[in-house]
Amino acid sequence: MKLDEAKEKFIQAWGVLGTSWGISRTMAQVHALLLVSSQPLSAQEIIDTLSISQGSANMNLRALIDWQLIEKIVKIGERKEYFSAEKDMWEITRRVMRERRKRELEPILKMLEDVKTIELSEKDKKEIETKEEIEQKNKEIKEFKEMMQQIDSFANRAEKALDVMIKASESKIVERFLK
Amino acid sequence: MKLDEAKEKFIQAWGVLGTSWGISRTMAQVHALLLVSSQPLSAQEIIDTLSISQGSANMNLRALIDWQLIEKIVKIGERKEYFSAEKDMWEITRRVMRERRKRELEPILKMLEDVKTIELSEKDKKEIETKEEIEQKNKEIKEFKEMMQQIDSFANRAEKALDVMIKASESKIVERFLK
DNA sequence: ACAAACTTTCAAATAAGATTGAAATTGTGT
DNA sequence: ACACAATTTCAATCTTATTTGAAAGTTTGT
Repeated sequence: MKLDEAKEKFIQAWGVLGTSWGISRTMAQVHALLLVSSQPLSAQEIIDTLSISQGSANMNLRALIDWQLIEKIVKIGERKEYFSAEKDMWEITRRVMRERRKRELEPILKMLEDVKTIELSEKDKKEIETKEEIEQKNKEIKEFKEMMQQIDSFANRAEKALDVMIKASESKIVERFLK
Repeated sequence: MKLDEAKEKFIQAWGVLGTSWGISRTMAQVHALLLVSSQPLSAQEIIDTLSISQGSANMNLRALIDWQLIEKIVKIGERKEYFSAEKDMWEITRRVMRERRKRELEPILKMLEDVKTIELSEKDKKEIETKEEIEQKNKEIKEFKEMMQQIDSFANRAEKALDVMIKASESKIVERFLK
């Protein structure tokens, strides 16, 4: 099998995998293409190779830059912009971890802020209830608060753990040890 | 704010978060509802509370069981099936990790199997090329192989690391230490 | 064996998300 | 200031994933 076929196979596969990683097929394909290109590519080259539109190329390239998975390269004396992917898997992983922490963990913490500040009390009850009903209600309130507390402390720990992992993996010593 | 409002807020938020975790909105909402229910719920109760169809309820409940995030409960003397969520965040995390490893990591390894078995050689060339071109081609082949190798060893390490984390978190000692 | 209660299936409808393509905008050299 | 190349935007369109709802299937008690 020739190099170009292998590259194409890789791009296809990376595109499929991307979808299960919450990344759109095209974004993953653009990333894959840049991962296996030995030199930076222009937007036009990407458009031609993957048969996508200018608009899509632009959008996906911007998103990849946002994730810090690729960067713009400007060649002196040239007007076109070129794009080049970070090729170190450790660096890629760190950047994906950072981005996902931002997108996935922070919203949880924010949501819990909201839910936790509300005052849960049985005082609002309008109806006369039996002792059993009131106790059941109190039990439910307690359980709900515990669940929220559990999620909150979990999310906080996860955030700290991620921090540690990211920082640790940045250390040359740890990296060498793992490699 | 009353308990039911708080629960609803949580369910809504969990649903939104689910989408960025590659879980459908409804599946996440069903999960959230069961997380904050102090007793198991029947399919009908879930359908009514979330205003979803029977079909959707059935499908999403099945998926959650598949992920081992909820389980069926049969009450003696009752025909209906009830559903109850695992409520320990550590257990939830382990199960999600297992499921995601299966879905996300294994396909990568499988794809690399394919790409790596192909023989990359410059022998197929039909055209006469300059020495420089041949050298460039060889360099590209080398780089491509290195990239594949990097991804492969990364994926393997990630799989092992996940294993270690899952196993470690199952240990009561580590769990207590982290808590 | 039947009816009632409940669950599952699946083709069609819907909703959510991604892509296109044409037009607008930006930047560069003359 | 103009022309040209490149980039960006965005409403319309297309794709894909999810949900629905009605019908079929299952299980249980009589």
